[in-house]
Amino acid sequence: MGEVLRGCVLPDTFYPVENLCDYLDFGSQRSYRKGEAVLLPDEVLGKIIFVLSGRLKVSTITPDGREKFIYSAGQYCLMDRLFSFEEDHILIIAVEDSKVCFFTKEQLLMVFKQDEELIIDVLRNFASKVYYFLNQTNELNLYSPSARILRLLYELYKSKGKYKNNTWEINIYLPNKGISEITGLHFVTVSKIFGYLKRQKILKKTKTKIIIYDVERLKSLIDEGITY
DNA sequence: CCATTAAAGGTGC
DNA sequence: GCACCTTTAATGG
Repeated sequence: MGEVLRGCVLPDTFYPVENLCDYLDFGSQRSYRKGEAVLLPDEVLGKIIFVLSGRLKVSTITPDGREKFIYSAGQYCLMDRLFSFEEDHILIIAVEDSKVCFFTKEQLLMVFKQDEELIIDVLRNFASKVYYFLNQTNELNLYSPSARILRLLYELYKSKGKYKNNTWEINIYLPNKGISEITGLHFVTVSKIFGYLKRQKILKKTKTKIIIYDVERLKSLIDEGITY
């Protein structure tokens, strides 16, 4: 009797392990100010990072020294830094004032002795993350840039869309910059695509929500492609 | 079709 | 007054 789960649409937190909050005494807590680095590139930590509040951003440093976004970690997200890989070039910074709790391998084992169910939660956190990036590689390989952004919007509609006076509303704070980072499109291109979708009266994006007027057009555009 | 660059317009602290 | 995001236009692969 397996359980069928819905995958994450956005690279954010993936699966919050809230129950780990009961065992914070086993780990060590620390606060970070906005902009402060939690993990520097190639730093060996040997601990699990558990986000208690705020938000961390995980990115890689490219060979030309630029930051490439990977995922965002909100409350109760678990980030594995128990193991270190050679030249990972991974940077974790607090994008808000944040509080985190670290667990070493020994501390984690003590927690698991108290609560075996948590092992499954941790596994599920890993599974969610792996599944997301599995899909992400397919997305990058199978679809054109503009199709990826349309598909993202369609997935958001399916998972978060609410029907409201003849339109579908997605309540979400998702700047163009973020969409650009997730889909791999240039931020200027993202802006142009939203301009097109608005002119075509397919959808409109505001600061806190995306309002879809024509779901069918959005869906069909994925295959047709966009002519600006 | 999309990235890049530059420049100007917005917003919020 | 500055940092950060968005838009628009131009150019080129």
